[in-house]
Amino acid sequence: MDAQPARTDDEAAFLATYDPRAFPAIALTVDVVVLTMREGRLNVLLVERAAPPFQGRWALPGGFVKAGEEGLDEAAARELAEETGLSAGALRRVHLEQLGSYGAPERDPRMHVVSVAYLAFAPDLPDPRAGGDAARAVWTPVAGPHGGGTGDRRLTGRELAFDHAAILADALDRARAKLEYTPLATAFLAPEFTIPELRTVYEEIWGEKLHPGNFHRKVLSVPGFVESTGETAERGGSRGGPRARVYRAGDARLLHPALLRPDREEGVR
Amino acid sequence: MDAQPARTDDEAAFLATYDPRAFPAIALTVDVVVLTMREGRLNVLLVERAAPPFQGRWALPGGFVKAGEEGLDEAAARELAEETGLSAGALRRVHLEQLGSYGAPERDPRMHVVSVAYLAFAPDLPDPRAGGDAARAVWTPVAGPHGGGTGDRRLTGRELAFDHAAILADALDRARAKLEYTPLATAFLAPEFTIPELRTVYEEIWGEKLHPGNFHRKVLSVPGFVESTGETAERGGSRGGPRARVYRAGDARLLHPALLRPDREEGVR
DNA sequence: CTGAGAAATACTCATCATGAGAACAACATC
DNA sequence: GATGTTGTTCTCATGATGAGTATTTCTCAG
Repeated sequence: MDAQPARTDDEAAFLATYDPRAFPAIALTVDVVVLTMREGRLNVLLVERAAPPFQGRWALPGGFVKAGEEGLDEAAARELAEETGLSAGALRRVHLEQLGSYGAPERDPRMHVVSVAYLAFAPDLPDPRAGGDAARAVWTPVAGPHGGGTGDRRLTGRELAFDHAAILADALDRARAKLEYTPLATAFLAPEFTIPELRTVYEEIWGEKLHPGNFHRKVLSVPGFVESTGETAERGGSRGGPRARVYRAGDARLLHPALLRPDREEGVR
Repeated sequence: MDAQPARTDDEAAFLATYDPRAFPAIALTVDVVVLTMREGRLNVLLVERAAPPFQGRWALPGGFVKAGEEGLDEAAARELAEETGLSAGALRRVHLEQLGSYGAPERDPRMHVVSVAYLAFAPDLPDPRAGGDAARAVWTPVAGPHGGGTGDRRLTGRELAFDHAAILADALDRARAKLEYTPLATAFLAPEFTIPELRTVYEEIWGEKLHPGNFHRKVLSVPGFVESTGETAERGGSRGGPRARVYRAGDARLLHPALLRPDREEGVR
């Protein structure tokens, strides 16, 4: 929604003499927290930095926004495509949203760099490819909210560059909240899935077991969450049990009523 | 991630020879959507631009981030203090949170300017003062979600500069959602308030009347939302009725269970 | 091939939260 | 004082939730 004004003569003259270099120098980057499920575990995409600062340290994939050429969403989508090697078609199945911006002056030792962080939910993706300034790129399992100890390696077991540990922690908080009132858990699955598969997504991201019967009832009772394909899974559960029915994502954008996390007396503090 | 090709393996030497001017030029601003309640109506702070572009047009208060000197939160707090004339003490009673970043390349005709938008909830504030690049600064009533027609003047009756109409719309969406699961409605009131006063905040921001009895029961039943002062209001309601009891904000950060908006079948679309 | 265990789905039941409405007393205004 | 409005408390019907059980169908070990 950019309202573009009718340019007055004054304004045209102003623009002609305008010197962008007169503005303070702040660099702008986009970093992406790409989450996917691999073998039933939540994974995040990390790259090993090939250049200083933090050379050799792991970091979130990202890069500079191309000035004057692209918006923030486009820059994030470009970074995502570059690191994952996904085609434009495959990207359409990925959920991408802005997480927030991080701009402490000292977060980058070189200069003042502000990073706009994005969060992506993707179905099981192929192995990533290192590109440009990344020596390697890997999927790394992420500990649940109750896992690990404390400190910088708490979530991934690796010490991350810049303030990327804080960004990742914020991303996981956002992801856990999003599962409550949106149907985005389906973004981690193939187009057709079973309710037990959907439940494992919730259990993995929330870090706790859910009641299978109540979860089943809830998913089917929320309008637009899933719709039946009429099919049945090829096999039963890995350790027995009947074949589950197959569903695909419905047309709901919000879950109503929401699917709230159990317990959680975190209201007060 | 924030990488520049390595010129040397020695990080210290690298930093010493680093040239910030080699980076693409993107300017970074902070804009603040300051919401307050005045005479029972939701108001937003707007400034009239004293300089091009959009000279004479109304806009959200904001300005450039001081490179290397301040983080984003500090810049937003500084802009808020400058435009409202609030002291550091009064600022402590204001809720300030990051809303999101807006970076379409053409949103500013001068050059690529990315704006980090913030959202502030404040109790009834004094008249603003114009400062710096603002010719005037005024509190402007905002139409509720069902009010007004369509188009750029829908929310405030004024056509806003840049993409500020979109930012304001996002801010109001965020505010409406925040009232559901946080106790932040109290940020619009004095330290001591009555439950009917709190209800008017919800009604004004959500744009619909609430059931007084049910609202009262709900507010008192959510742990940590409000705590009683034992006092009673000086006067009854403006058109009659008994004197209400006085409460202050409790220690909850989140409402559990949430105080959900009525109806709202907006899940599907 | 068979038995044991596990899992998908469908119930039941007690509890809690919600929406709607009524009751009643205290207050402002005329 | 009369009238109408409002704060607060109740009641009642309905819907959502958590916990547990039942039934059936499957995998896997032996």
